[in-house]
Amino acid sequence: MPTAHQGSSAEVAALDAYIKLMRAAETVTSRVHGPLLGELTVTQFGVLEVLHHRGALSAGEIAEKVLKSAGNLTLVLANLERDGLISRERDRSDGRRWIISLTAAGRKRVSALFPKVAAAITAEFAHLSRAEQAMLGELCKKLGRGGRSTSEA
Amino acid sequence: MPTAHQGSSAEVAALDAYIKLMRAAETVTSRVHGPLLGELTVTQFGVLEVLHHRGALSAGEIAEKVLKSAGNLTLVLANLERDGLISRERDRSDGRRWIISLTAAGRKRVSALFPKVAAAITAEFAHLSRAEQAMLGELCKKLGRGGRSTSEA
DNA sequence: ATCTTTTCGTTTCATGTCAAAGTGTTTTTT
DNA sequence: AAAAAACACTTTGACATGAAACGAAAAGAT
Repeated sequence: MPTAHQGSSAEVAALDAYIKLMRAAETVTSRVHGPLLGELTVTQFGVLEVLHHRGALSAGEIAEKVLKSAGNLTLVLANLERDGLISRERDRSDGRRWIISLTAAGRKRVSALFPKVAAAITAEFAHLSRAEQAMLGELCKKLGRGGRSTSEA
Repeated sequence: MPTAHQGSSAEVAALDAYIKLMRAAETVTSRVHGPLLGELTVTQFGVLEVLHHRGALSAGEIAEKVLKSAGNLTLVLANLERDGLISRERDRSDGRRWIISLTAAGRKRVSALFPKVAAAITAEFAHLSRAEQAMLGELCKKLGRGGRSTSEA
């Protein structure tokens, strides 16, 4: 029998919460993936969604919003452009920047898909009461803001 | 101004909880990644960890535990084998199966790394009280088990 | 003005990821 | 036992992912 690391009780509690958090995130993600199948990847949808929600952004701003590396975004944007869903334009005031915006096709695609994805997420979270959802959100937020300054609300 | 999808309040609540869950999971994952950097990928560590914890398993069993596809596992196991951390052996009672076990080097590696990863996770979850960690775990568990039978404890 | 540093994005490299099709093995049918 | 179905894993193809090195543009230093 393999001997496990002898953890403190604080460690055991944290690891237990950790794996449950990870599994929940992965399970929900995989279910949400359903409506997108054959249409877009999850990341592609995320990029279109953020553009739809906030309007044109630079590549770096998008990377920050969707929590992906810059190098990664380059490829995702290239694929979206190839498929005619976004367009790029050099920022005239800063020649290093690309301004990314949705094309008409991109807007149409994200508009059609968003309700389906939202419905899938809502169905997933229907296992929790409204109060539980709020509590979960609160705990996740508190968890995530480690190392941040207190300037955020 | 882009017009957002007009969601019901249940939808808004669910989406809000959803993005907080995802961001928390991603943030924690990226911080946990630190101790592994240059040593192993997160998935590789996950595979070694499950083998360390439960002993030798078939490829399919590992895939199930770490929530990855079979095709994916093939590659991850190949890389781990190349690095001398695991060994494969045909199951004599079922010629389709591979039995995967840790090598001495694999055991050593995971033993050295596990405490560091556990400490990183513990530090991350220290932002929450013990009761909050338990609550978060409970909510995640409840969220994840949608569509499951009630046979599980 | 020139040099240096910083910043934005791209490229490269190694790995991970899934879906779908394929290969060989075992089990089930008939 | 031969055929069919189910199963465990592999292969392939397209895409995602991060780190690190790189190129170009902007900002700062002198």
